[in-house]
Amino acid sequence: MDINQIAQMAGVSRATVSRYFNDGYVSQEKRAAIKRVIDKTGYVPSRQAKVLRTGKTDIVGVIIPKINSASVSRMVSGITPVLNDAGYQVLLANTDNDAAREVEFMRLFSERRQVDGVILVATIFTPAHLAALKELNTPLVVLDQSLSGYSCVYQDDYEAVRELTGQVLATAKAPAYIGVLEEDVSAGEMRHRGFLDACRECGVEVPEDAQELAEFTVDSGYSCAEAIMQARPHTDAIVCATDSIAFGALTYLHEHGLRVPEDVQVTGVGDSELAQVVTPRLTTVHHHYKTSGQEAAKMLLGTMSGDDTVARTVKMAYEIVRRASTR
Amino acid sequence: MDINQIAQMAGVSRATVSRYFNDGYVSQEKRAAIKRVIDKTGYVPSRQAKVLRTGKTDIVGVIIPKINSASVSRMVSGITPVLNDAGYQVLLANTDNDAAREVEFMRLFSERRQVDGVILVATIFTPAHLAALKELNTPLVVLDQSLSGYSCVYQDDYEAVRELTGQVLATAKAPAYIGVLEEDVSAGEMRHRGFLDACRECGVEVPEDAQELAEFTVDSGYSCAEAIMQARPHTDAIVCATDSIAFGALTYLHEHGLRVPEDVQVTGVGDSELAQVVTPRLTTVHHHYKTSGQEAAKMLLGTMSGDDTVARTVKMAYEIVRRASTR
DNA sequence: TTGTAAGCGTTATCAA
DNA sequence: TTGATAACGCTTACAA
Repeated sequence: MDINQIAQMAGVSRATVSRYFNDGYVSQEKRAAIKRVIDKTGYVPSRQAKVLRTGKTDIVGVIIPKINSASVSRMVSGITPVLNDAGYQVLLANTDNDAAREVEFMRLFSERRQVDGVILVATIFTPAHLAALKELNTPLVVLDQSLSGYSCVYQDDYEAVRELTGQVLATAKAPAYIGVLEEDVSAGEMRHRGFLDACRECGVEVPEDAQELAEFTVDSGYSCAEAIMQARPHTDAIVCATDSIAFGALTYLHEHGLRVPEDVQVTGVGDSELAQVVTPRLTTVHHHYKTSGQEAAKMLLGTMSGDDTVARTVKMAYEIVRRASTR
Repeated sequence: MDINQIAQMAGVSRATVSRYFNDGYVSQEKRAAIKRVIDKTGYVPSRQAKVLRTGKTDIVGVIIPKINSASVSRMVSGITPVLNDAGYQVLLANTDNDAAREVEFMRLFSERRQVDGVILVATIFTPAHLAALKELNTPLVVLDQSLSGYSCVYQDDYEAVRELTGQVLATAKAPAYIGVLEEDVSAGEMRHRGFLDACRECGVEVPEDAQELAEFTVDSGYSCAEAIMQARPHTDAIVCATDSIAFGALTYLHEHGLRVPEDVQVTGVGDSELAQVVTPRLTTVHHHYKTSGQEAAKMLLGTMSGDDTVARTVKMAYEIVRRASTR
């Protein structure tokens, strides 16, 4: 069932049928005739052929570091409806935290105009990333990290952790920090700097080795908390770079008879659903992930339509959610 | 940069270049000449044109009910590598638990051969679903539900909850159950029946109204637990259809001074990451979600290659994970 | 082993 | 307002 058959059945040329679907530059009678045939046959134009001819895919590729992450899923749930409403399909490419695959996907998407635009939910930027980004011939928005020269939407991690730490230090004297790799500028470097600067401002001296390095997992948070409490048993607050890490810390403290928040205060970042479930409920930073996804999608829409050619940078606001794990 | 230019630069016909990429029916010299040109130009064949010509998209559509779900993400992480290794891209379509969108996506995918195959991570089957499935002219595997006449991979929910309940009843006399909608056969009906049959076998009488109906959320678990404990304060075990529900129940019990497992035992299903974090750690059913995803992907691969035309049904094994929330 | 030529199903240009 | 006609970039008989 192709456009030729429809044209023949409706007694018009295939160009007219094409117009029926696109410009709409068709007389009433022909329009009616064509409509009748389409209703009867259930004809739907071939997307592939259209893509080949027009060079537009109506697909946006979203590259995500992992699928099972509260923050990522919130961003995606912000992105999807905005793009769908604008007539785009969303192709999710999951890299499972593999930087090489991330680069691969960028190449794949751009090389042959697989997609009309890309949203990169970023973590780290290797030289390979930068190179791939430079060669990208497709509209792009970077989400969750800031990268100069590109349109970005990201969270104010520095300020958030700085403020949160400041609040904790009102009642704590010996804080420790569990962070993630500094290559991840947002979650690693910025949050850590927020912690350090807050300590400095409060006149709290932070030992050189005060940072433990964790993965983004609960288990990892557990072992880091263990390392901290064994090295410095008088620690009275643990600021964690993510909620997951904080959950691990909470578990360690609980199992070792340390009370939260009386003996040790604990904080996370992310305000995941779990944060309200653990005992005690976790004080954390609420990031507007979903909204940032919407924002990124809108920006991309602007770039794709060509209206909006100049790169911009959006830093999202945050909220501190005080719960029972701090005093 | 198209195949014609490459052909010209290499001094061969475009058919030979095409063969270079496909059959490989090319002499050594020409092959070398073509390779040289390709290396120099970085030429990559247009996927769109190839699709148009061959009718193969090399894309598999995976329809998922929600992105932020532990079980779904595990299934997807099983599916993706299997399909990628076989040369397929995975297009994730998120329906956000909207049955109508689920049907829409099935139509979209099948109508114009957008994809070579579909994996449907199913929850419920409405008449609209059944109709759309019937019209689907694309290889399909149903994941996480059983549906006769179609290839399926699903979890043994009945047996799992039956066995788990049996264990709980060794030390409990007044069990209650928090379930989800029975329209969801796997998570709703099967788990509930497992609970009821186990009670029957142990000679425990279950009041008619012993089931509370919850959403798949923590909050919902909280209110159902509340309803149960108010209606039947002597309840000494709450079997929950999902981990999330169990977390809510745990929170309610904790806040109301009831000890778990001494006063009330609690169980979930799913063995999500959270299950090891909450206090006390949750006894639950471990389903092999990731493996079931792999299995479904392999089945689809078989159907798509045409080898494997007869529908099959795979029921996965499970494990009961006993932790601190039961005795 | 290679080249020629005929499509795949559209849209865009142009003249009518 | 319409219809021929020429692309879009590739694969695949078929013939050489």
